[in-house]
Amino acid sequence: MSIGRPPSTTRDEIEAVALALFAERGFEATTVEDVAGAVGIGRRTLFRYFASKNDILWGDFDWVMERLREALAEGDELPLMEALRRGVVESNRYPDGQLPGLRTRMALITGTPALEAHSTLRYAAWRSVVAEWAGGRLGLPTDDLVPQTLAHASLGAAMAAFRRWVDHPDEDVSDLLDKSFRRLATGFAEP
Amino acid sequence: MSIGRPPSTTRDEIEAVALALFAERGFEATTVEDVAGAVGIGRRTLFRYFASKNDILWGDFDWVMERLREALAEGDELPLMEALRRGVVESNRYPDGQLPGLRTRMALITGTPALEAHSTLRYAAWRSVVAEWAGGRLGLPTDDLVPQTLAHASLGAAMAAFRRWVDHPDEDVSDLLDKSFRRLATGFAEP
DNA sequence: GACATTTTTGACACCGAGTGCTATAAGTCC
DNA sequence: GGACTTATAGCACTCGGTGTCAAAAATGTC
Repeated sequence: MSIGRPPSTTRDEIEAVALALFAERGFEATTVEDVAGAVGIGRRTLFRYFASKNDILWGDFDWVMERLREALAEGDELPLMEALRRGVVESNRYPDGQLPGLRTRMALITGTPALEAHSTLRYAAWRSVVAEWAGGRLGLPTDDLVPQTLAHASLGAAMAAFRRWVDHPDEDVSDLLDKSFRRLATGFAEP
Repeated sequence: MSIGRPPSTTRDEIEAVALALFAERGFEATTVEDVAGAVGIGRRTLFRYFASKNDILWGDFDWVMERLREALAEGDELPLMEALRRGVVESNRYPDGQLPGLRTRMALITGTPALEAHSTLRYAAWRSVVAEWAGGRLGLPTDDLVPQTLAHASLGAAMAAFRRWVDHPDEDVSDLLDKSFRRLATGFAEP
């Protein structure tokens, strides 16, 4: 196949092993060396697959954003806030099989201060997808206050929904997201 | 006065020295030892005044929240979103003399990934003030989706305004906050 | 099969943030 | 002066993260 020494593992494998350890012992109580040892690689090698311990939990976030971008583009004919709501809801639909893993991940993120803090950096990219889309639709520059506020507020709405979902497993993510964005669209008046 | 060895410095002094160093050399390039040395105390001692390097920049945040709580309570007779907007705007009014310092601080926070991430943790408390107030007004539990979404979205609106202010020094903070929250109240329709 | 080339690996040394522990400094009170 | 109280600073340690470099493991060529 390709030239050179073949990689001895994959991002996915490390992620899976790490997720299991984190869920079992806790994020802080698990050292990077523990994870590397469990995967069977050196600590230094793990840091070539992931930029930081925090980043291990954020698998393929680029893909999520690409999905969001496409989902937003589909609502071209709809009013702004309706397109936004549908875009966010649709881009966050997952097959039932993936939900438990997603929940574990989100529970770790929302329950670990270091991860919660780190998530801000990842979400910055998400916000800029929304801001660019909104700017385009409104004929405003991306850095204008309106698209920026909308992007920040949207992220807030999505986070509130996800957090609620983590704490209330019986409720439905898509439904929570939908409700959250409906409120946003009415300016928090009764719907 | 009080019994025991007197403290050799104060939080305010450390904060002032640190802010100057951070602004001059950058946050990452300044070590805790640099700050401690400049203040004339040991590294270990600095960590008794502040829980972490990140926390040095967040002086008296409890006071900000208390102010927000009071400002929100004052809008009892107003409609929800108007009370919210006024509360946030009023609790963020500063005398002109304090604005440059505030801007330096906000510029460091929004421009340094580690600080930006850390701010999330501080803002969680701010959000819960809003969520509790909103829950009370709406007759809903604090952890209900509506107050939570409102709190997250409010924080988003405030952050968008502050960030805009940092990048555009000529604009007025109060005015930006006001505009931001007006958009939120109309569900992002034309005002 | 020996050899050059390419890529990944992992060991080592190092830095900075943060913590537990402890002896000591610097006050007050009697 | 001595008992007591509180703050300080030094030390050793853990952990996350990085730079460097020799060795490992594959491919292709003669």
